[in-house]
Amino acid sequence: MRIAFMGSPDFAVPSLAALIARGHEIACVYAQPPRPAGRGQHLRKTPVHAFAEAQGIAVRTPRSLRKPEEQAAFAALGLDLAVVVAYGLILPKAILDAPKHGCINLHGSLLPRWRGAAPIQRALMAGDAVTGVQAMRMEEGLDTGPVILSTETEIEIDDTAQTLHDRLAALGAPLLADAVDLIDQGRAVETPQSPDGVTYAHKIDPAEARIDWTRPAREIDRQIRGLSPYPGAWFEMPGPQGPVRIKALMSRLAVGDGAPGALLDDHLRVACGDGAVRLLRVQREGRQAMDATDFLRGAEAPAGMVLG
RNA sequence: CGCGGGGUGGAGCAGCCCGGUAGCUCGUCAGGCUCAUAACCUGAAGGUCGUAGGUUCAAAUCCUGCCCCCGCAC
Repeated sequence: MRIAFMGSPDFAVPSLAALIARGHEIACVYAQPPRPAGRGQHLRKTPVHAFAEAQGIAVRTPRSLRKPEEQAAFAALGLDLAVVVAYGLILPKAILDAPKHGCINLHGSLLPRWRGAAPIQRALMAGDAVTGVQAMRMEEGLDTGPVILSTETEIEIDDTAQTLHDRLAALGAPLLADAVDLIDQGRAVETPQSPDGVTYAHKIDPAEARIDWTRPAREIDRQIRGLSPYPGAWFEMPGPQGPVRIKALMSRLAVGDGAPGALLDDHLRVACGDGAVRLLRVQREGRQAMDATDFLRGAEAPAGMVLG
């Protein structure tokens, strides 16, 4: 089929690669425009943009798809289908209706749970036992369309947003390609979402990343893993030159009670409002991320110290 | 030119302001000890202190350029 692929971050790259591997004609790739990002504010292309260029595919990076010119240019591609994976722009009706078979999307949750921007992190932070990835038809509403294909995966106690992200991206790519093939063959079955159990995965606010040690250990453990590695749940540790900001990148539940934030032993077991967590991987500002055992060789973190 | 931190034996750090024999906690190797431990004792190997210059009697330390890593903001 003649397809336009619309996506931006890492999550979308395996999907684009899968469609190419299946022999579909990628007429054009749409990605978010390069923006000043990171240290130095250099202009940076999105991963999908860079990957598509490396494959020799034409890339378009409009700021918006609301303009009639953009919509006309899109329609002029003469598409059979548009495939959207974490693109980051709202698709107006004129875009949704332009391809012969419309637009489909890959979404990183089991809809209607976690519609919206950050389904992977939200599922992890909420303590969901199972999540998944689904190929669905796009409508004007936010992630409201009927589901074509779905696959599930259990959330393990050592999953982080990173591991879950990578797993769902890998599971999603062939799933999405299968959905495209079904549409091509006219055999796609579209199942409307249940009206019950709708939740929204709001974008992660940096303010959510600060650890509040008075919260229950279960919630803190999920917060740490759900925000790892980005933006990273963080706390402050007393240091010789004042408080040092430290990210917690991996943790597990531990036993013990004490004043919230207090270290219960010399190996980063921290008392929470209810129970305790052990920090297994951390990153001091300005330093590389490292396992707790490495961190403890160079840092003062004795039992009794209280984290902020 | 967005703000800031860092690059020191295999790992994680201190030393740098106030130049003067390379330090700490581990790991490794050899040996000893122990019912046992993220245990203990003895000894050993291992570093052009990111890199290129400069200042100096003397540079990990002061000055300049470059490379790499990271936190914040975006």
